[in-house]
Amino acid sequence: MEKKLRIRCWITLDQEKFFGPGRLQLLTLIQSEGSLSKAAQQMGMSYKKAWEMINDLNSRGSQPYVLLKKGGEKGGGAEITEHARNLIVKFEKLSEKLEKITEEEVEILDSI
Amino acid sequence: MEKKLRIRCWITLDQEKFFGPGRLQLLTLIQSEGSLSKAAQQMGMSYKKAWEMINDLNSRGSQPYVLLKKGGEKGGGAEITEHARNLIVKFEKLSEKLEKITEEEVEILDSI
DNA sequence: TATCGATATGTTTATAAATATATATCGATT
DNA sequence: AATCGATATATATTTATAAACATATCGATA
Repeated sequence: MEKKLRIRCWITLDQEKFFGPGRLQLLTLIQSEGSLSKAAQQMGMSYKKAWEMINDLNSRGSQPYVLLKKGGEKGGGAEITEHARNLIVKFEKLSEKLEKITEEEVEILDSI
Repeated sequence: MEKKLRIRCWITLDQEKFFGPGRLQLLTLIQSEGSLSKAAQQMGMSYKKAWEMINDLNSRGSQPYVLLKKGGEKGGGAEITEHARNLIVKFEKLSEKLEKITEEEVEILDSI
């Protein structure tokens, strides 16, 4: 039987989830792939779902996170903005901090 | 527009959620009410759902968390065990620690 | 032994979330 | 203007989750 302590963080806008580990990974994959569809399939997620995530980020956020291009020589493409890169760094730092705490606090599992 | 950073913790057993804020609150209410049905209605949750939570805790955990009595002078009742009280204390401490971090890290919201 | 309030559990209905299917759009390149 | 790969979006279908409803069980007490 595998016991685990899990600590997660995310950001809400008006009570609704806006940014968390899933979107972080999606942004990172868009950065390395240069394509939303490729990023989606790497995550085993439908293109539609990925597109809706990005659309939500871009439309509810104060600034765009991803620039989507349709048509052109390769049919289209996607790239993340400086604003997105900044958030990625901050969010990863926080995640690491929480990962440390998770390790420090494992003893709570003895109470299960 | 209300931005919020949220940090939450829970415990999984074999990848499945086993204990978190909801069950913590349920145990606490059982403690103060002495009744599962009253605890459930205080949380605005169906008795059935609450019973299933407690049944899950008792059957998947190493020791019982709640003792349920049926029949008797008041028709029945519920009380939590020492094991449960111990977990409540530990989990609340951890939650408070995470609450502090949430406050310390609010600046990440500026990156949204 | 009939009552009462609380536990115990099955069945059904409604709602929401995830997934799948289909099609339209775009624009540099050929 | 035809092609291609990727974005854009609607609609349908399935699956999962939750809520509602119904009923059975228990045992001290009267």
